[in-house]
Amino acid sequence: MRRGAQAARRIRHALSARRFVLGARAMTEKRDYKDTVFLPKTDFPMKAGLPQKEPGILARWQEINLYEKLREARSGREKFILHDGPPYANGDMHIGHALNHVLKDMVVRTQSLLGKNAPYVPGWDCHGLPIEWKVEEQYRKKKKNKDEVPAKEFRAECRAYAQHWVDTQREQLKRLGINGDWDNPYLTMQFESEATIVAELLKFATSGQLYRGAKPVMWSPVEKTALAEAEVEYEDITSTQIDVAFEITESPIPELVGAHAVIWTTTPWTIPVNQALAYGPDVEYVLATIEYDFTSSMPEPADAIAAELIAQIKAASKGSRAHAVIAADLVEQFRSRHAGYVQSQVAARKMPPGTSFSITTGQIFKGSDLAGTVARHPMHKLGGFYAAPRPLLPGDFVTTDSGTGLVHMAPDHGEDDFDLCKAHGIEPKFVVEGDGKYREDWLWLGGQGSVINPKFNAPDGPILTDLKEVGALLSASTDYQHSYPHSWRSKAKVIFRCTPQWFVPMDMPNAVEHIDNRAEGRWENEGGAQEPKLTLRQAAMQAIADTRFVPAKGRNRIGSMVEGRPDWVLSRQRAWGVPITLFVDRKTGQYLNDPAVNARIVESIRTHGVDGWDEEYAADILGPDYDLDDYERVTDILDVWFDSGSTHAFVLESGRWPDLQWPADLYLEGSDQHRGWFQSSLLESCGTRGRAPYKAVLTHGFTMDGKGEKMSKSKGNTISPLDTMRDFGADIIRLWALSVDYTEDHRIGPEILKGVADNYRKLRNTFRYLLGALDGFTEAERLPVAEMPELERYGLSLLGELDAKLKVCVDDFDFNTYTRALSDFCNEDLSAFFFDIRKDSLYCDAPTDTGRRAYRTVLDTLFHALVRYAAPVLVFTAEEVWGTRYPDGDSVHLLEWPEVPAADANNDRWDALRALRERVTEAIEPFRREKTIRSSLQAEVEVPASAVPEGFSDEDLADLFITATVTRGQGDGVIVKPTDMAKCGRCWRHLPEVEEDGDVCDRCETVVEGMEAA
RNA sequence: GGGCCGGUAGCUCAGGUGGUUAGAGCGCACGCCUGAUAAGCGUGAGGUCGCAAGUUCAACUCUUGCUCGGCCCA
Repeated sequence: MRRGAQAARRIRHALSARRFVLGARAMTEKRDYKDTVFLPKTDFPMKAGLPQKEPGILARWQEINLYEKLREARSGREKFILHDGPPYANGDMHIGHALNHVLKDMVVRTQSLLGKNAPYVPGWDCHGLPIEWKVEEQYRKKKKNKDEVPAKEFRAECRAYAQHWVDTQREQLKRLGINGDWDNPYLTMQFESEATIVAELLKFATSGQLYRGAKPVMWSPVEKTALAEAEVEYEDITSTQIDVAFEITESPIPELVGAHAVIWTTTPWTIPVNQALAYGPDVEYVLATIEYDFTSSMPEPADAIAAELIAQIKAASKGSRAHAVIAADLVEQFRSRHAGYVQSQVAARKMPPGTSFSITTGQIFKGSDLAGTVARHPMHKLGGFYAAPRPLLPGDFVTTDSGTGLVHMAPDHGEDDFDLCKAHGIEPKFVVEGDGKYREDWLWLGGQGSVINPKFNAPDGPILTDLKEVGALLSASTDYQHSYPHSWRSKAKVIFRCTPQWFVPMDMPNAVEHIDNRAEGRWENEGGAQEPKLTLRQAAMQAIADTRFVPAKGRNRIGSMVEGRPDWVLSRQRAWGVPITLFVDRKTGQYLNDPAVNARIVESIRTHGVDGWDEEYAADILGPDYDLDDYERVTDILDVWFDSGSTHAFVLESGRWPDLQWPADLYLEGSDQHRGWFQSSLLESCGTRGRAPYKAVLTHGFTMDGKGEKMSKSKGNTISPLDTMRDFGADIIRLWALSVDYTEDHRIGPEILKGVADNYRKLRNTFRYLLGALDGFTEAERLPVAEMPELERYGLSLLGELDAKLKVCVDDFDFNTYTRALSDFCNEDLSAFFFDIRKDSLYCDAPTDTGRRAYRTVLDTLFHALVRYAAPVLVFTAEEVWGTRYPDGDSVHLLEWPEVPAADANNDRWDALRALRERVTEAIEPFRREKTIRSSLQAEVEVPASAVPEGFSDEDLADLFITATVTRGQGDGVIVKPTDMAKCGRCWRHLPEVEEDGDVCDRCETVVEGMEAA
């Protein structure tokens, strides 16, 4: 494969006159041939200076309107729709946003590179509590009271606040190089969006998939409002703890009748709302006997009369025993609490001095044996609510960590309580009002409270006084320390309190028919076999089965969540959000379901935004057929998850972005969205359309610090993408995001970024070399593949392999393999092998030499392929590379996936050759160590003939190994010796025809002559 | 506390259904080159495969427990 002139070169020329002159000159001053060597030439700088350069490139994209240009270029093509999940419009972009958007951008750009029309419409989530908070915070600074601000005005300020962060984040994401429809994003607070969200809600209403129920929520009696989990902080407090006896009236275990179930609680105020007791089915319980002795400290009788008296007292106290049911493991704890209580009663002179008691344990039984047991409330004598039986119910949440192993249930005031009671048909009673007082009409303690007042719950407070009086109080002490939720704002204690809420039922068989995600049109094909209507849960589970999950474990995750989730609570008692636009009939409690009214509702929202549901419009919306006085206008707003769950409707389906279509090909978010957006979108869409709004779901893990730990401001281990862009450039963050395994949690830190930067430099230098080596390349120089030396064809074949690999990576969204394959190719196949070997040809062969032309043709092919492969990753650098070669050309990002010419090469043969090459470099190494050989060009090498793949000549091998000569021997080893041949002054090869005084070889002589003639 | 996920060289990652001395690239060290030069080439040193038991002739690969970390929930 070496040039045909090879052999001829080995024949020494007779000295030409010219050669004589050269030689003579060399005798005195060696000629420097550097200016006759074709070194790479380019303006493309080695140092990137990305932070300075990127903004300019960004400005150019804006100027040429790259996004629109790309839409035009791909119009009519097959579509790929990535639907953007809306980040919350609050705060600066953080590293999680950066990763997420880089992944999205990579997907969109690679799909576009494949020729598809892949639009990207970014969006923001704009309603909700955190924004309300911030606006309230601003109020507080200005000493303004939120309650005095008209709702409309308050919402306007929330809107302005959200818009500010939308604008901020938009600029930050643009800076990251994310290509999208930035001038026309979707916002959940756009009137169009709000109208569609309401329309979607009304679809649920129309199909009957809404009901009003109750649920315990965190409630602040001080602020008289429900709180979200995030508005609550936990603080250590000391509470009253009490043990209360509930007398058992019925039980399958006869011994238990008449005994007392003992419960323990730290919220005495919930006892008046008690409706049941809970036991742990697997907990071991014991029937204990508590026996009192009031006489132990009685004085010795002084006379017969005293003796008689004492005998009477003893007789009277004989029956002072009680039977109690307690978890076996907790008897001792109970004993000590009770002892403390008895002591305090004695001290208070409520019990005789010296009163003592003993507890003996009797029959042991399992919790599950308690099924069917019924107790009664200590205040049962009050009748009414208190006369009803209190069943013992099995609760998995019951533990023996503390208390008595029996838990009193107030469904109004605890989630476990609520769920367990609901499962047994026991409904909350709404006894505690918003201000923390019991209802006026309540039988026991009506109108009293507030329930969070420690005095109210104290041993001498009204509740415990009454319990004591009926003999139900077994202990009370004000010494229980625990952490308890407080309002973040008022710092006051909060309570769990049931309030009416709107729900979407998961298990009502009323959802629309399920549509298979994978095979649209299946219905027609299967001959009209109508499947039964499914529940929302069933439809969602089927949709999950129909969806592609990347990575596959996502299916499990969301599946188990949907399988077990409770009904969807839609309502929030808040101001900044989309209203639940229902009119409820005051008589029947049913919400109005009139298409004409619904249409007017949607229209009002479209015109006025969320203000369109305000009271002032109600009568007009309701219209002449109804009397507003007959209806309650619901004032709750929607869970923001319903907003984002509806984005598919107002973004993909609305027609506002003609390039989009429903359903999306892909949703791509962090793994926390299994509970969030993936699920809300799934439920919303299954409830209204019978299938998921996506065909595939891709999830990524979270970004940790360099040690694998969560980032937090307090730990000071956060990495800001804004800082990183400023210091390193957006391309570095992008390369980082696409180098890590996003399917798991992954890391970022100074060391990792340094590694990424190293990797970047290698890619950049590869492009720099290509640009330099291709200096002056024209179409005329191009050589057909068939005429190329085998090494060039092998190079193309390697490129073909890379190409195929990258395509698989794109299909699999496997970007870490993508960037690695790209880097490895540049390092191993190009820099250390192909480029190194062909350095001689590029530098020293004549420009017209076919071998050099072949090489440069391949370099050109490599350039066009690599710049495209790199473009979705290093969006700025690829543009810089492209612009350097084609200053007047269009953007690199308009290009499509490269055509890689088919090149046949027997790669097994080449693998063997490269293995032998490694053995050769290894064998030369000792000589380099002892400085006998410096450059490998000084080595004469003998290799085992058997190790040489067929078809390579000795000259080929010398070229490939970059040595002076290669010969074959019969031995097993590689033998190296320094060459005696002189070094060509131009190409530095050691060749037999070169004179000792350092003149040039025949090839170089011809080339130089050619140059000087020109 | 519960559900799910993960822990392979300094870094980023490979290691079908268990089978010889656990791999790659980068980084690092050393050397070469000084005509890709804050670049290029070569060689080399780095790992108790989170820990501990167990199953097996054999475990990074299977089981259990623990530990560390993460997400979601309580």
